[in-house]
Amino acid sequence: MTKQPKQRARGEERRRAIIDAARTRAANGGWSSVTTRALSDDIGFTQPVLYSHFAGGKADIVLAVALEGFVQMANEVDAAVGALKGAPAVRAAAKAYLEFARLQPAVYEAMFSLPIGVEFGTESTGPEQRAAFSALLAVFGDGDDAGVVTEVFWSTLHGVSTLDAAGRLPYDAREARLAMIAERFS
Amino acid sequence: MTKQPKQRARGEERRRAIIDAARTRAANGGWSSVTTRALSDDIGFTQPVLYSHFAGGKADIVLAVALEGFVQMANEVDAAVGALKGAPAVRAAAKAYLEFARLQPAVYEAMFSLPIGVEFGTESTGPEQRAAFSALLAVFGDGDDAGVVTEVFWSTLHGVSTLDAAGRLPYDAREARLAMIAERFS
DNA sequence: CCAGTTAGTTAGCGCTGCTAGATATAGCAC
DNA sequence: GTGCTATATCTAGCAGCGCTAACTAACTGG
Repeated sequence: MTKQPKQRARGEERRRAIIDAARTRAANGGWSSVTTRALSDDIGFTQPVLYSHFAGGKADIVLAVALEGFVQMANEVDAAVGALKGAPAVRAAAKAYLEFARLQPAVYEAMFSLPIGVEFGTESTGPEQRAAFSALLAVFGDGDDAGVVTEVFWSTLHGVSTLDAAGRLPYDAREARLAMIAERFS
Repeated sequence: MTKQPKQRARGEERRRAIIDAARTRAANGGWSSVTTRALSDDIGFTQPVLYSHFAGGKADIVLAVALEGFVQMANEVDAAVGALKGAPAVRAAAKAYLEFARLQPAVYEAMFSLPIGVEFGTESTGPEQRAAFSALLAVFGDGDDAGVVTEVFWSTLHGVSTLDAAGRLPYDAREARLAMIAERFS
């Protein structure tokens, strides 16, 4: 009754292909170009195959891209901070965060803007988001208000990222903004 | 050839009705429930009528809601700040901004999340957004880096608003966050 | 009263996400 | 090998979306 290893492997391989196709498509043509028909064309099968790998349909696929994004972002922030403390740590975390958002706008959009049904800090929060939050939390140590600082810090980074991606922060003052963020949150 | 006053008045009245219907619908059922069919039902006409008032179609209607939102937000921030200076002004502006976003999430979403094709700070920026930006800029006076401070301040408020609206800022620490924002940006 | 403009409608196109039902294929018991 | 069963995949189609061409009714200026 249980699936054979070969079938399982093929299944995971296909899952991989679908997620990659979605991310690539979104990166090139925006999420509006990620349709179930286009996606199934990309992987060389027909639409219903998507639903056998992602029961929740398209939303499920977007969610998968988002969750992988959280993991990657957590890793990159962690790597950037390393053993740094204080102001340098804040600056490194901010830089890593903003660069991730800037270099992978489609993935970032999936993580925060698209209607994937995940919440933060609640009980239902998955390990992926928790990891990302923890990566930032670590920067502010274990003070009483570390949680609140992290939230506002996160919010600032998120705000800069979205406004920047929308072309709403005009002149090229990225360095100045980064410096200011590091200063205000240290 | 020019339209009669009576026709013009009816036209503007209808425009009003469409915008109001869109905002009300979005507030109650989310922007996904704002379809051209539902909208035309609301105003008691058929779909094509929408296009005679908004040539750009649905996107144009959403844009109209967004622009009115910018004006309203600018007014509320202005009113809240009044003649205040320094830290109290920062706090008042932040409070007004966050409350606007919290009380009118659908309008706020139209202003920032939905794909309306408006940019900031560029030449093409409309007077509505300029007004909103100016309302915040006024808080930080005319220092050299007032522009950058305003951008980061704006980003923080925007980040808090979106993360809060998405249920991503868990425990009820709104007051603590507000206090922290006022402190860091004064 | 008629001609011309305009407001409004009906009907339909191409697209979307999604799915029921038919079909082909693969794996296993004998 | 043969026949059965379970699974994988496809065909075809539904309902809803934004939008528009083409027709009709009504109103208005001369």
